[in-house]
Amino acid sequence: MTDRKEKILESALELFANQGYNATATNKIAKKAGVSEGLIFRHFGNKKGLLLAIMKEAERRVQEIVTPILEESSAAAAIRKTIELPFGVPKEEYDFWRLQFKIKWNDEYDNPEKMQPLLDKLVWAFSQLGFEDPEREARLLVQYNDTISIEILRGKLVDQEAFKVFLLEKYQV
Amino acid sequence: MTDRKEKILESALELFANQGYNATATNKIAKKAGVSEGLIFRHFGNKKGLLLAIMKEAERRVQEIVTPILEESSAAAAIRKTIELPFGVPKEEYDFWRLQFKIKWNDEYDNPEKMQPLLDKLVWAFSQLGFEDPEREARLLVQYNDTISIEILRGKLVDQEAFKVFLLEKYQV
DNA sequence: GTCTATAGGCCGATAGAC
DNA sequence: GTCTATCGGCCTATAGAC
Repeated sequence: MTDRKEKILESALELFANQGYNATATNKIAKKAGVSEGLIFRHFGNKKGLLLAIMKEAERRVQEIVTPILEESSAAAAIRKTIELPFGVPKEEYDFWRLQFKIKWNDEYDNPEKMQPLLDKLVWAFSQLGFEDPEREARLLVQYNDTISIEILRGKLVDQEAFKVFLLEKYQV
Repeated sequence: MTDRKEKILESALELFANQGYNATATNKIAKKAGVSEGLIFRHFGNKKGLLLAIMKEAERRVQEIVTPILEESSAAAAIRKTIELPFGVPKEEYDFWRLQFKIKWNDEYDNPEKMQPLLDKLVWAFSQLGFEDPEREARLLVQYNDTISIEILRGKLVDQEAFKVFLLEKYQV
């Protein structure tokens, strides 16, 4: 991966996240990256290819984040770590993750099976803890996580620490 | 409101909802509506004006839906009705509401203060029912409604009725 | 690998007739 | 109110030199 290619990815990410994919012209990306517009097409074939390269990276990061939960042997700890997930995102990555949600909401690229392992793990955890409807509890928690993530990524959740405690107590983990 | 003008609105709504605002060309709207492209600009000034006309209608419908909750004198009933909100959307209106969420995501147009009255009402309701942190409960529920709405509007929530019951029992309302 | 120059198409918007 | 015709601009993508 050359410096220029990486710079293009960075610039595209920031612009896509803040203005949307369609609304971002390739010449703006080139300008921000300090490269020629043609180079984008050399490296990524077309504009969509640029987006796909970013999505590939996202898939990697999701797996990286979820793995420790999947390997958790304690049910309560698995739930706790899941709840803590949205609160642990570094500020530098906000653009990156906000873009993921934007794309997820605008469909096409949404593949829910990516989340299936986590879902399965949570069903197991809630089942272990004696919840009445572990399958729906698991889905609810994942949905809660989406809800909270969006608020955080948009900078709308000012009392993050307190909210995290609130949720952990709600689930008593 | 002439027939043609209304037809334009309908067609634009359907295309915007399914393909996004930017991705929908005015000539496609015209073709679908069976009118000339120029007529769109006669009636709505520009493409944005067309979107705004649709948004105006949305604001009306939101108020229409929320009012009964605000007027509810029972705390439990207010929460119950709020939870039931996403489950009560008629199938014919899915396109319409999906567009609203798409726009809300894509920027600018999101004005949270529109939801403040509902939020206040829920804080009151959770407080009445003795919840420990009514303010955060209210925020979580309002935000969560967005998340569950999106799932429903995309046809991803297959067991709607069961999930609604699950939520109502969870909140004991 | 990178740049410059430019093609080619689509899109929003306008003008003017009916 | 509605249509046809058309323009100017922007945007993606390619060609070719270095």
